[in-house]
Amino acid sequence: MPKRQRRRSTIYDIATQAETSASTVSLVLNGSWRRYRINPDTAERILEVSRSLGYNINLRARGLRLKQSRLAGMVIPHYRNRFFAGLAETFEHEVRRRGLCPVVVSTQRDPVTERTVIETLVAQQVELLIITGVDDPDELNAICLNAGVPCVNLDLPGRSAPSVVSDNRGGSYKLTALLIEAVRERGGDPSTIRFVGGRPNEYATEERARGFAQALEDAGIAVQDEWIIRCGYQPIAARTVMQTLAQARAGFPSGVFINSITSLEGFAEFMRSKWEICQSTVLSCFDWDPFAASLPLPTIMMRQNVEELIEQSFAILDGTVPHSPEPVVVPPTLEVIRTKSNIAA
Amino acid sequence: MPKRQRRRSTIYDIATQAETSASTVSLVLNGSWRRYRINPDTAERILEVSRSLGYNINLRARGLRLKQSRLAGMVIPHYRNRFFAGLAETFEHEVRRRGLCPVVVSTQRDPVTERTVIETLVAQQVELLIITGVDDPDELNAICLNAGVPCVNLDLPGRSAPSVVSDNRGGSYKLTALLIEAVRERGGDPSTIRFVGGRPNEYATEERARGFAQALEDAGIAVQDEWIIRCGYQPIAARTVMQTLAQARAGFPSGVFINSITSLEGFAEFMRSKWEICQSTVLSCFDWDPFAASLPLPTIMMRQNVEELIEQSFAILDGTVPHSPEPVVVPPTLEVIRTKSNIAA
DNA sequence: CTGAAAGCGCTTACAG
DNA sequence: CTGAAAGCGCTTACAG
Repeated sequence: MPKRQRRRSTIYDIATQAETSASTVSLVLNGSWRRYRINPDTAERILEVSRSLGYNINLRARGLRLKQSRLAGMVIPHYRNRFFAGLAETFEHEVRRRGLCPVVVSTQRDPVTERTVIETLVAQQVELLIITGVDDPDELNAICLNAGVPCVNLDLPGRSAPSVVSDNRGGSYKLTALLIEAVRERGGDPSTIRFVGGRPNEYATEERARGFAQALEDAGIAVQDEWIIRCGYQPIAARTVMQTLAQARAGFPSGVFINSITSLEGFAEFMRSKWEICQSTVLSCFDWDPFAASLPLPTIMMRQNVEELIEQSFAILDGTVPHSPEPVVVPPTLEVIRTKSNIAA
Repeated sequence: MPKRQRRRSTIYDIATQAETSASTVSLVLNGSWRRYRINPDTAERILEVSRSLGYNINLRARGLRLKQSRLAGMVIPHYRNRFFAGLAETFEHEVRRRGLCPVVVSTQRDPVTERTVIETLVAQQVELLIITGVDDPDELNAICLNAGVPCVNLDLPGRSAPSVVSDNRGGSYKLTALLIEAVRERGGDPSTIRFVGGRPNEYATEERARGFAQALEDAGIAVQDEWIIRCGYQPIAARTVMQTLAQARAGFPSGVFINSITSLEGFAEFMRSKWEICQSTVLSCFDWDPFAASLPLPTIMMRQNVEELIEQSFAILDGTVPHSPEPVVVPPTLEVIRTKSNIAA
């Protein structure tokens, strides 16, 4: 690749060639020339030269002058599941619809990266920012606030910034209730059901754990702390958990509540190696993936409403929705997979 | 959300408060103050004020002055599969390692979006651009070239720009050869094998089709055009194809070469509804997904070497590799899933 | 050791 | 109808 070569043409180049001034070129190029009653011949000449030069505006210069960047930022942990991929794509779509340029950056759940990414985006003058899947949003929100960049936390509670969340607790309750029902239908013991995945003290994980516990309590089962296994987001961690459960004297769970698609990945790996142990287990997963439907076990998935989450975030950013310390709650959608068994009504 | 509020602080604000000049502030803030023998007391004072103001540099202004943006762009169709998600994440990692800010934008395979996205990125002055999964790269490359933005096409052949590609043909050949072998082992008829997915005239699709045909020919089977079904990338299209094949008098294929993970999604849907038809079929998929390993059919996947593809792209962008009209070819990796059958040595 | 000045590529109020 | 001028927030060669 040739290192950067010929100077890019500017409005001055156009002005010279079209024998007019940079001011006029600017007016013509950004379309306000009608308002300024520029001579159509002049305009035509300018457009002609601009085309022949392959002129491409320097948006950074424009932005500096206008104090606007036309950039909209979003921070996500990664793109490797349908939830975050969907968020990124929906965000991009919405941002483009508004004539802005989307800048989505992933952080791999690393707090240091999270901070530098936010600082960079703010330094790049993004006009708004949606933050999701970070460790601690408060400090990050403070950076935005201080720079006057409107931001919202997605699926994260907000102390200093507004937030939009999925109904993690309610969704989890439903998911667990259906799981209990399915386990009972198959003659299993609901008190062997376990919750696997997520991080301790992480908002979404804790909310889901609460919904899980509540559903069991309401079914007359006294939940013990050890039933909720927050082993993180690595597939291998979930796999190890399943291995341990298989060896426990309580016996393998009749139902497993999987807290994320990565944990389901770990479960699937375990299942492939120990099919005989898993074959009468029922799964609930608080996440959605088309291939999870192909697991040979009955699976109930909760699909987060990505479109609505983004829409609500923009409603807040637009100021359409009054600012409130309470998060806007978006209900997720149930997807029941009737593999080898009809587990829900 | 409060609309953008208090003016962001600038080096002038710092200069005023620290009773010095903007020049000195700039020198101190960007670390070149030692070289300029700035009084450490002055420097300390400036740093102090800067911190108290929560100063955040305006990178766009800096970039305008320095004629550099510190932005690196990548264009991909979407994030919904592991290949593109992996490319995006690896790209981001590499870009950050170089102290640049990654800007990955998805186009949903829409040619109009592709063009406007590239134009926007160029107008935002990205310092380099990696393009993948677009309809026609030539025109897009021309935009970059004209603006002096180094670009490379990833998994796309380049007329006017260099490119890095997976060994689609070779990978496909191997994938097909293994498929034939597995079909024969199970007593199936390899001449019923079909190729499903991808787009006519699309580079990767055509290369893979060639590898597919060659492997069959080499196995002594005369390939007919209709065996290669380029039905696009929608899951539903692949599903419909499977439905049609199930009704054809030739009988359901003993092996299916699936050209993309989205087509595999369509196949899985069909399989769930017509398990009895599919149960003795073997799958080859030119794509990789962890859950595809959980399908109840023997599956061979070709996993593209995402890290190497990105690394080679940067080698070209860095000028480490001499410019050549021939694409740099990266071999993909075989992943054999031994579900219910041991299909490869 | 430090500051004034020019300039990056634009936009737009203003004067003609 | 059109151009000169100022200014967005930085950097840095230059002069002191």
